[in-house]
Amino acid sequence: MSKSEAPCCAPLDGPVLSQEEAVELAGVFKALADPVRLRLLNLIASGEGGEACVCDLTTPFDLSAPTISHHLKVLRQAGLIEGERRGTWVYYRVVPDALTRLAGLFALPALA
Amino acid sequence: MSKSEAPCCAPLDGPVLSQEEAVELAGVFKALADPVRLRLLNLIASGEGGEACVCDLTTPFDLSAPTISHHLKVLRQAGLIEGERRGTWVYYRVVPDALTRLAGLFALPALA
DNA sequence: CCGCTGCATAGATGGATGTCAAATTAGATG
DNA sequence: CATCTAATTTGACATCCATCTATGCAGCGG
Repeated sequence: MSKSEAPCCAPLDGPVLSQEEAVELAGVFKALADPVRLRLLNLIASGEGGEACVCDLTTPFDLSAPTISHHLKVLRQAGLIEGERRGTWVYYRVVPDALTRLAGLFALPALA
Repeated sequence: MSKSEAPCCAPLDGPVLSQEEAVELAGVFKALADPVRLRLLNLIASGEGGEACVCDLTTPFDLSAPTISHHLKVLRQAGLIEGERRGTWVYYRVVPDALTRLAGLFALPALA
């Protein structure tokens, strides 16, 4: 999926969101709309050096390995994380820009 | 309203997210994981006085009124908006705390 | 070369979700 | 009271999604 250059930081109460932008954004939130994926993201973000080995991401959940792999794929395709193979193991880390963009979305300037 | 006093601002790379917290948060993101609901939220947030009449929220979409009503209900149940009836029409506005909480989630202190 | 382990992919299935048409509630007005 | 409009609720249906088992692929060690 194209990484379609996100408009960086359009706030939610700013200019009206276009249909396309809404679809693209909804895709990101769909990736976040699952307890397992949220915890995965949390584990990765809070991991040593901002990364985590897949081998450590399977045990905390009462789920099969393929299921975890599936969730990681969803997060990856949403542009929230990226993975890298180092020898036997695969490591994932968060994509800072993706999270920063979301933070900007919820900034409410008009709320004095 | 269950209300469940959100832990305000736990950042994503902070302490490990509990199962319960993850489920609750995922519920909020599920509400955001739809283009129509994102545009609705955007329209409401950018409306005059930070609110919008339902009568103005139906026309921008090529959807039936019940469908819009359904989406508004989802956003309301997620604690993202709240509605009020004034005479003939119903007006919705965003819940600032809900958005602020999300903004805090994506703040990445460790990413200097 | 062979087997073992870590991770991903493929296919199948039960449950959740977006949508609509029809019926219902609430306010306003004649 | 009768009726019109605004908005929600209900019920049905098609689609999507999380999960599993089984299979495939890549490194590592004997």
